[in-house]
Amino acid sequence: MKDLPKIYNSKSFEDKIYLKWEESGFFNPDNLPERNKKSFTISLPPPNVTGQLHLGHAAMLAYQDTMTRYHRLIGDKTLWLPGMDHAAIATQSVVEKKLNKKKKTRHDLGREKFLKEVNNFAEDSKKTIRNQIKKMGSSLDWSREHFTLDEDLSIAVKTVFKKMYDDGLIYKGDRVVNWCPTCQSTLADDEVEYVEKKAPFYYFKYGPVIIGTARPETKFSDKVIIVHPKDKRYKDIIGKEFNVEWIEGKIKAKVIADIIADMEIGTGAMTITPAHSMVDFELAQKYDLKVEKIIDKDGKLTSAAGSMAGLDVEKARKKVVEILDKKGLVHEIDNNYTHNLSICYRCSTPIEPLPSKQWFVDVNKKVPGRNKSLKQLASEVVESGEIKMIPNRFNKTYFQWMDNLRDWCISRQIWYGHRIPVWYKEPIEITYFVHGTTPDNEKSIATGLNDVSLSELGIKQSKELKKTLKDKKFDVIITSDLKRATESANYAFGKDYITDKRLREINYGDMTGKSSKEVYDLKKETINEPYPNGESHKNVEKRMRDLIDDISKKYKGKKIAIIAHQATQQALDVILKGKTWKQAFDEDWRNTKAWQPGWKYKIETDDETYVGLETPKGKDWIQDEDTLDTWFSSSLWTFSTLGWPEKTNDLKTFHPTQVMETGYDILFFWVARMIIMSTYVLEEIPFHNVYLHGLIRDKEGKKMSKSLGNGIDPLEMIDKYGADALRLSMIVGSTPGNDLRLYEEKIQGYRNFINKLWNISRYILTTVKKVEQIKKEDLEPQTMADYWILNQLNNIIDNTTDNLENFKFSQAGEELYEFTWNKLANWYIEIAKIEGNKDKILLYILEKLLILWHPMCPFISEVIWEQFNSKELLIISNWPNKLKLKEKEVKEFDLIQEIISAIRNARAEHKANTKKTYSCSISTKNQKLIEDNKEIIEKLGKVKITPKSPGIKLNVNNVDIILDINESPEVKKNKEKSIINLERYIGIQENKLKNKSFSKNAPPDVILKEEEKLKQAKVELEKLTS
RNA sequence: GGGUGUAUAGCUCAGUUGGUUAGAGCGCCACGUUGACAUCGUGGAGGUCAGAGGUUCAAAUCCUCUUACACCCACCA
Repeated sequence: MKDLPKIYNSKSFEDKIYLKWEESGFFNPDNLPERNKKSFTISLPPPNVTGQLHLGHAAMLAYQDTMTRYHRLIGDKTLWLPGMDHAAIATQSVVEKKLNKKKKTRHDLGREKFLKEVNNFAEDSKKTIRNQIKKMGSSLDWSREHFTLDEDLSIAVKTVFKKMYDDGLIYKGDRVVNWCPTCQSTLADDEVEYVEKKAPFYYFKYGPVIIGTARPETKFSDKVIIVHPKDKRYKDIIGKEFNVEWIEGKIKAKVIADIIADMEIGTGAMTITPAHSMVDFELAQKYDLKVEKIIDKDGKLTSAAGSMAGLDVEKARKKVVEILDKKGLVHEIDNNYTHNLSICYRCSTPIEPLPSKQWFVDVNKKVPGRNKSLKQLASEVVESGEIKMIPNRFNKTYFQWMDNLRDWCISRQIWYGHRIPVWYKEPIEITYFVHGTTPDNEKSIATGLNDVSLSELGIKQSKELKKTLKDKKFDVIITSDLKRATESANYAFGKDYITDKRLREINYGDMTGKSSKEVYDLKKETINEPYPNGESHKNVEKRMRDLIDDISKKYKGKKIAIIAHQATQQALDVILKGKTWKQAFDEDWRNTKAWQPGWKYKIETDDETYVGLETPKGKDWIQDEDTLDTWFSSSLWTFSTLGWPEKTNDLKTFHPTQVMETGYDILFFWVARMIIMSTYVLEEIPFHNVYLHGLIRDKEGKKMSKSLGNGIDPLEMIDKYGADALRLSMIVGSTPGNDLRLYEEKIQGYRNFINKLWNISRYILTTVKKVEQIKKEDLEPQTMADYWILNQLNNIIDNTTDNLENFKFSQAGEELYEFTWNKLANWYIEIAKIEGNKDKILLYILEKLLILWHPMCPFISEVIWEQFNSKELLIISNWPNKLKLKEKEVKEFDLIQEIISAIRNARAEHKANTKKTYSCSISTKNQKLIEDNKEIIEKLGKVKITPKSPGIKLNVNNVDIILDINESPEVKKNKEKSIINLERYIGIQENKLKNKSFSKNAPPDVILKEEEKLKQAKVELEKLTS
């Protein structure tokens, strides 16, 4: 006799049991007893290290653990591999938010310190999550745990990047990104929020058409009109060029026909602004148009905006409209237009779409040697059925997405993540000095090519320059070959300089020697046209470009000093800083009265890049500042965690994995990318099956979230009801791909079941003479009920196996639940109390039942299992097999149950006294059957069987029952109702069977079945009416 | 605009390839229960399977359309 508490207290067992499992080492497949050669692997979708476990995680853990435990029980070499994801953007922004509270930004800390901070946070978060995962009972092999930012995964990431780069599948290109001028950072699409805002919508006259826009300030360099090729209104102007009066005077505009133009919207004609709209950018690439930035990173207008350069967006908009209005080009202003404004999720600043350099994975280019693109490779494996999606309908979604897939932008302007393994030669730094003062300068005469020496003042200035430059070192010093430059260089830097003719001052031609004022007045006119018999500023720009080209080839990563003249310095402003000549004149250093600021210029040397695993040798290399998209590293998850690129045993044994179980919401983000990467890198699929679960919602069907306050905390639920109950509440009643509503009462319900299971076990274990494991040879079933229940056990073994093999977890749970509570507890145990002497069968069933339940309810099953004092743990016991039984006895017992139910039913309906035992007669062809089960019927039906009894007549399956109770008037009504129903049904059946096309077309077994149904109904009707 | 799903009892959901007089759990109602379990037992009521058409001998199930809701993608000059 055992002594067990009445109520199962999950809290007092779960942690201990988990520890026992962990200590056994059986979560690690290397320690499992060898039974099958077959392996079974699931890679845990790594939770983000941003914080806490939520119900979605809990559900995913429940499904995966169910599969894992089942496969361990059937003897597979089973691995469930845990890990976590660094979730770059999400994690970084959590830490940044914390910093913001202290009024700091990441830039205040610097890259290194900030990363330290993030890493600390991630480590803490990992610990929390790990514990939470364990609370769910997850049988994960912790010895193989990985983090997407681990050193070995980093090697995998870099190796793949290099492979793709070498295969020409990764390239650097321009793309319009979401830029927040306040945060000074790009935003991912999901970081952009939308607000509806009323803003004026303008219609302008633009040459032959009228265009609409909400953003006039971006329209400076629009030179292309797009209309729909089928638009009759514009048929005549397609392909033509027009001189259009526009913001800064006349420009030439070309008309192009493209179906992208929507005839319905506005006037059906539009101009395009390549640099500030994603769509326009693509159009620009299609038609090879110039991409000119109008707005800079600070949200101000660039030099391309001419006179409005430097203004911020809002002001510029007003001004542009003003100008156009003055020119009579405003057609209409719609002040009631609601604009869908995109803003930054952090600071709510309107987002500026800006072009910038990003890294891309080319999904359409053929992979060398395979003659197929990444896209094609990834589509094929699903098309062929090599990868199976559950539910199947996601195939469609997958193909649709794949077909429309564009190149994958993999670079992110954040710090936390895998740094892009690309190195550039350091940029060339130019510090520019103008030569010291000459006598000409003092007289304010234009010197030009006249080769004059420095004045006293000039010499002094140069010597002073030397002092201020004491600490600075330059690799190369280049000067103009005119004396005033070389002399300055000599004083300031010594003799080690190179001269270059291209650095000479502009040739003023006939204006040489004239007063500076006269020359100044001519300046703007000499941008494109030369001074009389002299040179144009464009020409200076040309020779300077030439020089810069040479420098950038020769002096990569060097620091260079240039000593030359005024016009050449302005040319550098134009070439390297993107100024217009006009701006360069306006911002002349002479106007500021500053002497020798030492202008700084940078020449980027992108063309020389190195891609590899480590920093290349040599001093001048610097690594790309950007990091990789999180999904780049997680797309390698199934194999990078198994040791790839090494050809490890693990990789051979456990890859491809069997199942990828995850939410349908990340089918694209993650699942699709894993397929792309695995088929490309390993030339094999990452997994055979994709099981997609739905989202967990609250009772009203709303998404659970902290802000709504409708979230259920899984830990709290485990604390209150136990992990097993929580698991069941998410397994039963959920189907793949469909959302699941969860609420506390539901979990409570399954807690009740767990307690029921506990009490079934308690009853069996405390009433049997000896608790032991029973071999099937020793079973000795005797009565009909014994055969029946063992047969039911056979069925449930079959069905559970089938259900789990086919991912029908809900079904498995439901059927087992029914077997346990109804068949076993409510019928068989009650019968066992009557018939007695069933120790062996009860113990046998209990043992098998625990194994069957174990995948879904690991804790309680293991706790009860301990009572058997078995040498081995339940987690590695053997999945049960069916028994061989005599079929004959089994079916007849159903009839006994029906008789009992009919009696119970009649008692309840007629409101008979439940305490009283009534007399009852039962007559059937097989009277022996009744005799054999007399006691069961009497006790469970609370009747006394006599040969002849008065009372009401009942009938089940040709068995006549007369029960000695008084008929209640309500039942008469029910009876009438039943008669009407039956008559109607009989009518339907008869018509069906008479119908010739039915007998012609329906399969014979169906016809037989229908005939049988009709017969039954007729018999029943007869009993009711007699 | 393109796509995908969902709609079945008061609630939450099952319902394989068409062959049901349409199921479960919870809730509700009635009756009961001093020993495995009140976290229990027995029984019951409750449904035009969203609507309309069609295919078929036969439709909750297949097709078309409509309605409502949810989600994904694209776009918003």
